[in-house]
Amino acid sequence: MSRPTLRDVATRAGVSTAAASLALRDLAGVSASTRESVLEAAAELGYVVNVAARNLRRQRTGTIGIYLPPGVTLQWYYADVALGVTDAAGARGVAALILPQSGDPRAFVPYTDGIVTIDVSREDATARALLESGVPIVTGEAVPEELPRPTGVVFVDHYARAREVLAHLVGRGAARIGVLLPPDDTVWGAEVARAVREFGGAETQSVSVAFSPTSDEIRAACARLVDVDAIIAIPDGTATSVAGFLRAHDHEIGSDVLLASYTDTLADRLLDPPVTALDLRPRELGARLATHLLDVLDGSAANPHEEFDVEWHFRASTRGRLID
Amino acid sequence: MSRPTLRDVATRAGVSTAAASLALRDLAGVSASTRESVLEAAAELGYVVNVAARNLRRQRTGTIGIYLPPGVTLQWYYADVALGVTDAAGARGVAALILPQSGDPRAFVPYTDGIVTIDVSREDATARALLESGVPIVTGEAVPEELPRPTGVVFVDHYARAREVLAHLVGRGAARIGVLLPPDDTVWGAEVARAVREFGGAETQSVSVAFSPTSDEIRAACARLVDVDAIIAIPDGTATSVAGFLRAHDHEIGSDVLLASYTDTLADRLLDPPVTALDLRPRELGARLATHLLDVLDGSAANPHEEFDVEWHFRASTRGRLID
DNA sequence: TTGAAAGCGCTACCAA
DNA sequence: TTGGTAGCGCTTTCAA
Repeated sequence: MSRPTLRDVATRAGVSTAAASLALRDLAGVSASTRESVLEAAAELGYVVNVAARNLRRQRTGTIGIYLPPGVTLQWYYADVALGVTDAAGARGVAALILPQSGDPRAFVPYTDGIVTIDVSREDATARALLESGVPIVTGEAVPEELPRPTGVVFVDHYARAREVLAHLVGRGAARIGVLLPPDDTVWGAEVARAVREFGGAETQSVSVAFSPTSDEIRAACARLVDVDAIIAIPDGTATSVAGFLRAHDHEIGSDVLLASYTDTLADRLLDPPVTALDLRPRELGARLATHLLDVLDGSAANPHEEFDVEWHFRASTRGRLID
Repeated sequence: MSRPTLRDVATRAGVSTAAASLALRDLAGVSASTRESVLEAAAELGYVVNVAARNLRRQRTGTIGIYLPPGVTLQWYYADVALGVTDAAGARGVAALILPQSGDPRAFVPYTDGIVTIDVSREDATARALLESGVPIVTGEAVPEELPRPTGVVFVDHYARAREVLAHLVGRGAARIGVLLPPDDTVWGAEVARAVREFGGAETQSVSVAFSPTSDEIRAACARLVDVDAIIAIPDGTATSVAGFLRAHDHEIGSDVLLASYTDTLADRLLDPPVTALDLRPRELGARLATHLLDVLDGSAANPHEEFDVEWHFRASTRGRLID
């Protein structure tokens, strides 16, 4: 025997399918007694709604898609964003699926009512295609100028955050600050780079590294910094290798050389000494992305651009020699 | 105007919807000319199949669910497993969604045709409920005895792998080996613990830590190890903090004290020196889980238990003093 | 090889 | 507040 249908429930409760439908969704239009008997019948039969039928009728999929930046391996930050999306959507009865990165992700767009994505790169042809396809799409961080505008944006003020940590380092005695910058093909990467460029409070030295640099690449980048007394490691996880480099060269982290991480990643939390880092709250960001998209889909469209607050956690790695 | 339907395509091509349906799915039963005109009409109209309608008709959802172990934060390993599932399922035209961890994950089971999960703990009531619910479910690693049997299992021989690294360390001169063990509420955790317990080639000292230990907890655990010359860090990411502890105590990693990580995690790869680690190939494991489940759903059921091979990558952190 | 048509299970409309 | 019913778009069976 197969799964019981709404008709089965209605029959058992002695009401119409229409009434049963309303009762099960806790909507108005049925008497309390009808509702009770429907619920009872449903429980007895073990009724679960047929999602496909409901979706067909409602002309939607009940699912949103998550498009993550392509890359061999998933950074912790994005994984957490994805979980945030999943939970927030789930709380509103909507499922979230991650678009496959192999093959054409667009094949799964029809499975969804809309897409959330994050850190769109101007080099990413798939992201461009998605933006051009016209599906509702909400992005974390702004989208580079040359790409079509998304439906909504949830953004962090990276210019301000980068200035903040630069000022902090100066306050702790730094005079020559090295920065390991990611590629500037994303808006946030470009904003951080601009903040460093325009900062006048100290000498800054920028070195570009990959978005997901290897340990060797990071060490090589560190070696190119000349006589710095502070380093800001921007890409996710980079601080770990920078710390290794500094120790290998007998620098005391937090006094000889200050170290700040732009991503408060799991790896950083396991470092010693604890590293000053920007808590990007990926999970909450994911939740905001999902909520924003669902609001758009519901028509209860809010502001298309909303800012997302993040803050620095100052820890021992930037204590400095001035204060003890 | 809304999205074109199959009927629109058929009308335009001058054929029946039945023929159009076959042609679009590249099935037999239509002439070459019919197929061609259908494909042309579909392209012109920009036809995309209505997933909900197809699913309703086919009596399935075209989606599988991923249930990840509950926890505050996502370990890199699980994130990669999830991506592997997503890609492998996607290649077969099936979407994969992560069951929300907040709220009742079972609410989304009706959205799926089956579930994959991993590292089932005997303490996890939700996993138990899922296993009891009767949905097809394939697990990574075996399920503890006291829980219902899953439909399929893809497992690693952790007993053998743990012995392997113990023997390796002995071969590199270790005589007193400390092991940071995870809780044994999972089968794999228990298997590793058993391998350590039964190993006779050296003195072993086990210390239990949490599944996702904090840096402080790991350091405390290290401090309890007495005069060891090698440490195996089992939980994901733990090696980072162990390395920090060792350096803080002026131990040279790879000579004074050997260090092996049981999870070849991103964080470990950024460590210095490179850490000997077990490459668990999470992505491939995820792919195998998805494939296994889809085979079950197709009825082309393979072996319910299949082994998954992983191997150690021996690196500088276990070079030892013997060889130089 | 072709076309007609039933019907998957649900929601929403309409009339009572 | 109730019940009857149309129909979402597709796949599949059945006859031609």
